Amino acid sequence: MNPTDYARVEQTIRYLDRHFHRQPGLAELAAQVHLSEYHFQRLFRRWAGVSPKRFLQYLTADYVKARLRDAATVLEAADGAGLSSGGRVHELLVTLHAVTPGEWKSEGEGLVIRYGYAPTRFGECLVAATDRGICALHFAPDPSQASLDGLRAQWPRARFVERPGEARAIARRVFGSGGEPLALHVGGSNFQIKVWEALLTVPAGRLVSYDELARRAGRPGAARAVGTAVGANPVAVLIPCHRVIRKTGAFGEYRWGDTRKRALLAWEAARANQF
DNA sequence: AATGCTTTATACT
DNA sequence: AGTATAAAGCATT
Repeated sequence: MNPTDYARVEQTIRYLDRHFHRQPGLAELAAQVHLSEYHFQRLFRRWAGVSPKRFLQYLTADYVKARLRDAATVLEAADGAGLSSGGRVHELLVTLHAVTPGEWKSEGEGLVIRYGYAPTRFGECLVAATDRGICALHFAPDPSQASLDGLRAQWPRARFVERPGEARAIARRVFGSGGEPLALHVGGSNFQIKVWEALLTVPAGRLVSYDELARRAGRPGAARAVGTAVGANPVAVLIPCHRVIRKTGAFGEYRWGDTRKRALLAWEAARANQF
C-alpha cells in the first residue's frame, strides 16, 4: 500500500495511452516516471506482484475482450448453480443491505454516519459507515472535501462523526488480503439497488459490459440507464463498478478517474492470474 | 425536458 | 476492416 507507487503507475498508464501506437519499450516507460529500468521493474513487482510488461498487457484490447467473453460464461454458470436460491458463486463475502424506504425518504434522519480518510494502494479514499455496514467509499483525487460534501448532501439529516481510526481499519480490510465478510449499507432507487446487486456477482479479474449487466439486473436493453446507475455507486471497489466496460472492449469512463479504473482492473487481473 | 461510466446502425476512410 | 457520427434508448432529477 504505497501511494507514491500508485502515482507512478497512473503516470505510466497515461503515458501508454498517448503512445501505445508506438509500442514504447520498457526503457522509455521507465524514463517517463524518472526511474531506471531496474527500479521500474521493482516498482511493479512491489505494487502489482507482476512485471511491468505483464501488468501493462492486461490493459490491451485483446486481453480485455477475452475477459469480457468468459465473464459471460461465468455468469451463466452462476445462474445454473442457483445464485438466486442462495448458492454462493465467488466472494459473496459482501452482503448488501438497502436502507429502508423510510430512511431513504427521511434523508437519513436518525442515522449516524462515521467517516474518515484512509490511504490505499489506489490513492486516498473517504470511508463512511453506519452501524449496519459501509455506506460509502469514495476515492478522493479531488479536493477531498468534495466527497464528504456529496455524502452530506445525500443524507442531509444524518449525524456525521469523524472516526479516522475506524476508517483506516475498514480500508485495511477492504484492500487487504481479504477473506473477511463485509456488510454494505447503501441507499438508492429500486433500479440502482438491482444493478448494484448484479454487480456483486461479477468476480474479480472478470469484466462485464453495460449491456450484459442490464440483462443481469433484469432490465435487458437498459444499458444506458445501467450506466448512470453504475455511476451512482456509493461504495467503490466493494461494489465493483470498475469491472463494467464497454462492449467494444473500450474501458469506458469512471467516476473516480478513467486511469484509476484501468489500474484497478490490471491489478485485479495480475492478482487473479497469480494463482 | 435534459442528462449520462451505452449501444447499434450508418457513413466514410 | 477500422473509425467517426447519428440516432435509439431508459431511469433519474
